[in-house]
Amino acid sequence: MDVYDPKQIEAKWQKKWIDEKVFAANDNSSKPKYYQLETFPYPSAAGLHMGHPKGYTAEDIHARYTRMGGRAGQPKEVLYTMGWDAFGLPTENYAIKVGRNPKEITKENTDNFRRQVRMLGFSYDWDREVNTSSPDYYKWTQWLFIQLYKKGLAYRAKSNVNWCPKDQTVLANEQVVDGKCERCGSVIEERQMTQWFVKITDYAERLLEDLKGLDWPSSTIKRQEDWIGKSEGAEIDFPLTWPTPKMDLVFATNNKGKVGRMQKLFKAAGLPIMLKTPEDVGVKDFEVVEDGKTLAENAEKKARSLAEKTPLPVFADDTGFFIVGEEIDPVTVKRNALGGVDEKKLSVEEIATRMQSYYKDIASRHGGAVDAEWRHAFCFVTPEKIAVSSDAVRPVTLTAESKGAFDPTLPLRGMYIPKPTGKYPVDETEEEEMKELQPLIDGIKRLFTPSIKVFTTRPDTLFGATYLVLAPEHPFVQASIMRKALANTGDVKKYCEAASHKTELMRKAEEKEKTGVELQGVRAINPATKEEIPIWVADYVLGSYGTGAIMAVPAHDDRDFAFAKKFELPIRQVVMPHVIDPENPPRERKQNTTRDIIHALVKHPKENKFIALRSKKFPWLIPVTGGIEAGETPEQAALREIHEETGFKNVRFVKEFPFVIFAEFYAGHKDVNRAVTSHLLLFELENLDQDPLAQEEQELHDIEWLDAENVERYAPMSEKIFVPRWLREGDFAYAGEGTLINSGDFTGMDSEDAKWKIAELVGGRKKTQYKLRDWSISRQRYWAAPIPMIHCEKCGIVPVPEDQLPVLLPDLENYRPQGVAPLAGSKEFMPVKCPECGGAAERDPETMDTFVDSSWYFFRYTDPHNDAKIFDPKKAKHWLPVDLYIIGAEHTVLHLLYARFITKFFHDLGLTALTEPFTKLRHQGLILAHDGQKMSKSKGNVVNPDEIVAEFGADTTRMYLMFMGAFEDATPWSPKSMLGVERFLKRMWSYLVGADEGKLEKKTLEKINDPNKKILSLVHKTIKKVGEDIENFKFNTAISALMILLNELETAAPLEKSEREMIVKILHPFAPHMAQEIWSRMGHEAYLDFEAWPRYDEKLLAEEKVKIIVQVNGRVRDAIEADATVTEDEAKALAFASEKVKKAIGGATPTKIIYVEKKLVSIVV
RNA sequence: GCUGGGGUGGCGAAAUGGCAGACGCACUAGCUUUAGGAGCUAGCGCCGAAAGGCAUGUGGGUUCAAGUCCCACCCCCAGCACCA
Repeated sequence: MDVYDPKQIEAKWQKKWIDEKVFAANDNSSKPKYYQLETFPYPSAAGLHMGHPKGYTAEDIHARYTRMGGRAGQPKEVLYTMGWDAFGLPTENYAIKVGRNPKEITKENTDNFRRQVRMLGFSYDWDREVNTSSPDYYKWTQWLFIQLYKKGLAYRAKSNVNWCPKDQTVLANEQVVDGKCERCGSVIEERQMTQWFVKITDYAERLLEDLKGLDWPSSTIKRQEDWIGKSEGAEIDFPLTWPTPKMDLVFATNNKGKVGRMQKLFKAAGLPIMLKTPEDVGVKDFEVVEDGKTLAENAEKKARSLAEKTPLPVFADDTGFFIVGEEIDPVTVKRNALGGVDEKKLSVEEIATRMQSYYKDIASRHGGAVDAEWRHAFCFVTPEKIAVSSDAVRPVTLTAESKGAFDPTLPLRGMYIPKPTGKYPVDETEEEEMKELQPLIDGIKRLFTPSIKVFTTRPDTLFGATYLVLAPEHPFVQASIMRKALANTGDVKKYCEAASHKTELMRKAEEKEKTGVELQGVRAINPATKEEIPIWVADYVLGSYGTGAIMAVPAHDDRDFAFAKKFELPIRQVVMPHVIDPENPPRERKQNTTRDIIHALVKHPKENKFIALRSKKFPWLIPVTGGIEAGETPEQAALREIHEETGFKNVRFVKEFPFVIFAEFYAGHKDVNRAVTSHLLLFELENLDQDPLAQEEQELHDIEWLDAENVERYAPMSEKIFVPRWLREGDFAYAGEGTLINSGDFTGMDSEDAKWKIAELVGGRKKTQYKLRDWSISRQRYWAAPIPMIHCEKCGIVPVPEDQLPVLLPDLENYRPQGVAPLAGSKEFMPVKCPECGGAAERDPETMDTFVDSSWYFFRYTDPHNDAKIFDPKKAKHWLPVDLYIIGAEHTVLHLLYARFITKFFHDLGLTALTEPFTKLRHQGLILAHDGQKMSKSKGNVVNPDEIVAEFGADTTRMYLMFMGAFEDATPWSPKSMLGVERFLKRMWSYLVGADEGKLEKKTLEKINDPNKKILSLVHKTIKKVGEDIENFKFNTAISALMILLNELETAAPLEKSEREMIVKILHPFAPHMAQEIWSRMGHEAYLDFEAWPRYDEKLLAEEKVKIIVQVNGRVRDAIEADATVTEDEAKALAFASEKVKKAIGGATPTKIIYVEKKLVSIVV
């Protein structure tokens, strides 16, 4: 018999699998499809790390098991693939360091990764390999971007980025550690840059909602939910003590009609604003060249431009026209209408006629009507240069009946001014216009009229709002500084500037110590209590969330509580925790009584102990307790009770618990139900001097001392719940629900019930907020897909026509980051003709976040070679959704969120009916170094898969990876433990090959001690167990079941060949090379992957004998063997017959006997 | 701080509320041997000579019975981090 030689057999089968395309997935198979996906790796220079093969082995086991049909007996056509997420920064940085081209390095790395995964024998369909850095892949990544842009989901905006001054580049958040550059250690600055964003926030609700029903780890679903961060609450206005200023405003337009109409609208909105034209303020020939990027940018540009020339605030608008459902944007509309003729050469009438016929043409092609969107953008700039802008969208319909004129005064977005016979943009009613303007008017109101809008999820606590806090970026704060409107403008300005210099990461790194400054000279009015309350600015309130302003309810919010304590702001409780004593709940038909009471914790003068009164009649321990009498303060009542009940004379009041508690219970000593409002006070004895106690007190209870650690032994519920924490941590806020107090008409209501009623009372509006922000995708680096956009002086931003994709990433001499994207310096790359006007234009030099590449790769696997489409919807429909996705836990938020988003976007494009791409998701646990630490190059504790496979072979490596622990848990690598798995495989080989050749090794034959041993039952049990365990990802126990089986096989009579074949089959997913080799030696030509998974025989699973455990008083005393047919009475009789049991019972009479079928007899005496 | 997941022999780990430590590593003793990280046999949580007792982070509780369920706390890992 040959010895087990993994090197030889593994190489042999790996070659056959690949050469014969054994695992090619057939698009037209009659078998049911099964799509397995695993994270395609980032091919780093370091090569595969051990974490990859752990997840991949699990997938491979599952894939092979699924091809064989598994326990269900249904063989499936498995799509199982490999590819490379090959763009990215590490390769680029490495290339810079060694002075080579990232493309070459990527080629080397992917070749190395491919060799490594092949050496482990994974059953991939290699014909479907993809590579995100290859032009035939990123062509479609760019196409995807253009579709996002066309749907209005990709836009440019200014945002704050992490800037490393030394490396001259923007860094991702992950590359910033403690506010410093991960590579060079420089302190990171925050810079504002204009960047591309993808509007993932439009999909927030769907991304949240569709998580329901996915077979994903619950923690992953939770983290997605948290990341999206939906909160439902209310927006509430807090009026200010400042009057609305009357003011004049310049409207940046020469169109007098427009000015008049706008004036009417402001009036209707109740703004005391007088509109002026540029002429009115002495600005003649006001004109702005409209080369802005978006309507909002244009409007802002106009407003700012005029603002330079007048001391008055300036208002500007801009309009544009977008056809929905046509592959054109406003610029294209005009270009097509003009048919390539230079606009300047045509008369206004001619342009109007052409535009008109173009619209008619579109309209007729759509059956006489075109749905379109009318977009307005508005901007308002104060003399202090504060800008408020807004976009508004309204659907309109064009019909073939259009007539009208072209307005040449708006050269870029020149509008066709129709004489309405159909439904046209200018058919706008005042009401519609008001609606569109509302966000802007709100903005202006926020700036100039006296109220602050806050967002809160707890309107029920409104009566407890004792101050407001605004973020430093809040427009009201900024406006107040600019107008020097505060008594302490200087301080506020200083505070805000300091805050703005901290990057977000620096704020995170800082201590949680609250800072802030009061805005002196203005106060807000709590709309519920009508009280004037102070307004503070503090950076614990974020400008980017909600309205940038909060109502602070210190009694019921930890952060507000900490702030109020620090700055000595008033704290008012409005919610009482409502506790019902579960051991002593109110009883029916007993009298209900209410009382205001005190509980006094009285501390020993020297030790950390408290007085406890032990009742002589009832089994309880209570602190000093009593009612508050009329005219008494809680403190007075407590002092009186302490003296009455304990006699101690020298008592010092320390403090009162920050909130009162509402408790309900049955008061046994009075036989009534009590509902008490309980005040908790802390006292300390100066000394132990005592007056004699009254006789009646002495009869009621004894005085004991209770250690501080044991205060939860006090009987009242309020003490059990709150006092231990109070003594440990000091005062805290109560953030839970309860019964309202100090809340006007709402006092006594349940806080949850009162929530919306209180919001309604003060005119609050329901509002849903999300934490999710738009996806920033611009990168100022080289090794990634270029953003397929063109910047034209004349036409603005124009997408690259789809037939010109891909925009190839050029080879550069120098791709070192220099503060701007490296491509910006390329004389070959940058210049391009504008696809709109044919004039000179420039490409966008920035590249896309590599998360865009990986957000859609699982679609491409279904149709990887399509060069006409991103994928064939029919093929995607056949294979998707992904039935099983194994992915590292580090990807639980971003990649999954983006992939889900893009899937929904494809759905909206009509490319797929799918709304969720990944049906079942699992994470592999980390592999740690042998010391339990994370593996890392710097620690020098990395295990190299090449070395392991060279030493032990692929099958042993795979088996060990699966055996080392639970699949989803992190487990340390243990080189010695591999030996156990290796021994197992060697023994398995000797047993199966030896038996097959009819010459089991002598030693094995010698071991056979019982030729009649019933081994077949175990074979079948193992088949069942292994199948179940694979399905449940319990690979470790599946392997241990195989080990148990082998242990027994080696001491049993030899099996029949058909029985041994079953063992080869269930071994196959784990050790496919060895199993296939043995299979072939057994005389089979076929691949095991397409053999049926063995079926177990139910009849053989049944045991003949059962072991019954006998317990006496909960202790195991004996284990008796019985026939599997044993009845309850027989089992009990056997139990009582046992000598050990007799001894344990010792003649006592059993009071209770519990029988668990065929398992246990439990006797209680 | 919040949210998850954990804490079981010397180690990796098993265990639908029903014999805690399956399986494997390491270790001990013995056998065998072509002397090696080989193979085989037996042992292997702790205390105890044994009977027996004690053991699943700590302390309480529910139960005939708790690693498993409930309450409080401690520690470790991961993620999030002032989101109103």
